[in-house]
Amino acid sequence: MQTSTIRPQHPAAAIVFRAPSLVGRRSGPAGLTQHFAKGDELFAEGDEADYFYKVVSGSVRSYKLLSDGRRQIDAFHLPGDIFGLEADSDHRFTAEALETTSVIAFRRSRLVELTADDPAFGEQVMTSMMRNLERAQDHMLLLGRKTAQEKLASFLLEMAERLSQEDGHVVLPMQRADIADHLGLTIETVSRTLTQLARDHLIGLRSGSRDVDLCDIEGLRHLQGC
Amino acid sequence: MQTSTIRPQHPAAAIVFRAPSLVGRRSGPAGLTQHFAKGDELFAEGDEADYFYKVVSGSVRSYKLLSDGRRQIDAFHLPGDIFGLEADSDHRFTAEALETTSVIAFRRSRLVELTADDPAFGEQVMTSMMRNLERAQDHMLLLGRKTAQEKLASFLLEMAERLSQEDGHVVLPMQRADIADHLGLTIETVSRTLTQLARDHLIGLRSGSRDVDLCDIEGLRHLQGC
DNA sequence: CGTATTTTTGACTATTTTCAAGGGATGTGG
DNA sequence: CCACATCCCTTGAAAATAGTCAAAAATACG
Repeated sequence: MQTSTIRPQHPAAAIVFRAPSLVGRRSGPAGLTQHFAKGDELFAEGDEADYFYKVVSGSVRSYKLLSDGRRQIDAFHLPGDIFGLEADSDHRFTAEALETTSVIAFRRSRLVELTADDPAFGEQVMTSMMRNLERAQDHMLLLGRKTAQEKLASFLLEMAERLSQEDGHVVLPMQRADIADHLGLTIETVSRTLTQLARDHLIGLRSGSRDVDLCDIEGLRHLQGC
Repeated sequence: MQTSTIRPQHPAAAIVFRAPSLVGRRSGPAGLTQHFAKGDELFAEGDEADYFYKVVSGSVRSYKLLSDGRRQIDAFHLPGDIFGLEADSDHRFTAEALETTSVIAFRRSRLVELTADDPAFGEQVMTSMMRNLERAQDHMLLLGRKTAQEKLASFLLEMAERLSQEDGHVVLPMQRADIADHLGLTIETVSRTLTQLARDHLIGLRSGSRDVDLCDIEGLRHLQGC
């Protein structure tokens, strides 16, 4: 199996997708690998949701827009994450590559066969869906109740953990505007708050401003609010 | 089947839970009906997630707290909704009854058998999970990018639709503090904004302040922002 | 009917946004 | 390899939306 199970076994992980009539039929490769350049759109809000995706390398932002252009990035998808599987026929958000990115695209209509062939795949999809919901719940707490400082502290700690680079160091794959639209802030507030965190020696900002040293992880945890 | 299917058939709705060894074993009633009084706790954040629930009548708020007591209500669960099914062993939020409420409690460990007995139940669970994720995504857009006025307009329209009372009229099951903690506002802002919407003849506030007439639904839709 | 809770309203404050401008990095083509 | 252009990030000052504190009004409840 190419992805590690994130958490210990659990009854819900036994969830699989059953093919009413095609159980056990094997049919070629599981999915199609696709490559995207920085800024490329994987799909747009309202597009037919024929495919869902798993990130192999790189990163993806998924967002919704208000009619006047305000944007909310509901998630960044990193290697191993599965996204774009919808309850209805259309995608409910737009997905774009943040950098050079490879994904595996799975045809939604073949989800049933794929899982019949490989039950572990069904578990992976279900676990990822639950993980997406958990992240959404945590993020609602952040958006609704945290201050700018708490938002940035939470965000940096989450990114450091999910990107699991050398301890205490993150290279963010997204720009300030993306961070702002994810945290419900403006780019100015993001910039000011990061500068302040650096002044307080909680983080160190390196050249290019995408490199962040988490100098004082305990301090950041304390700032998170929870 | 006691709940109607919310949307038309779709491949993902074929998702079921497979019992590795117990397929087809029948074992008594599907779940246990429980009754709660206003304010009662169904479970708390951190409790063992032994059960998940389906609302029969009444309504439930589910929320998370920050260490200093700030609260974010991530969802209100209304009749037909399924909630409390977790990826991990613990509940990640607290659930309390908003009013006199009946639910069916399902033992999580029996999810697999239940679904084997009744595939439609598995579909229902999966559909409800996806619906919960969709609502969470819409709510992140609201929390991160909408103004107080837009938040209230969205909230009233959503409640009117989900409670599907007489057209253009809602009796809200929650108090101002709950609305505030759901929309990322304070009770004062909720109150002021509702008063303003009433002044603008978009809504009418009746006695008790839980009764709301949606006088100008088109106007409210326009105010939503999306 | 009286008490407790909830909601509304007012005045003031503050965090964040908006508007504006400057600085820095990156990339392309000459 | 440099110059120019573009994009991104930072900083400052003013404005605004929403929050805080306080108190009164309305409602619910025993």
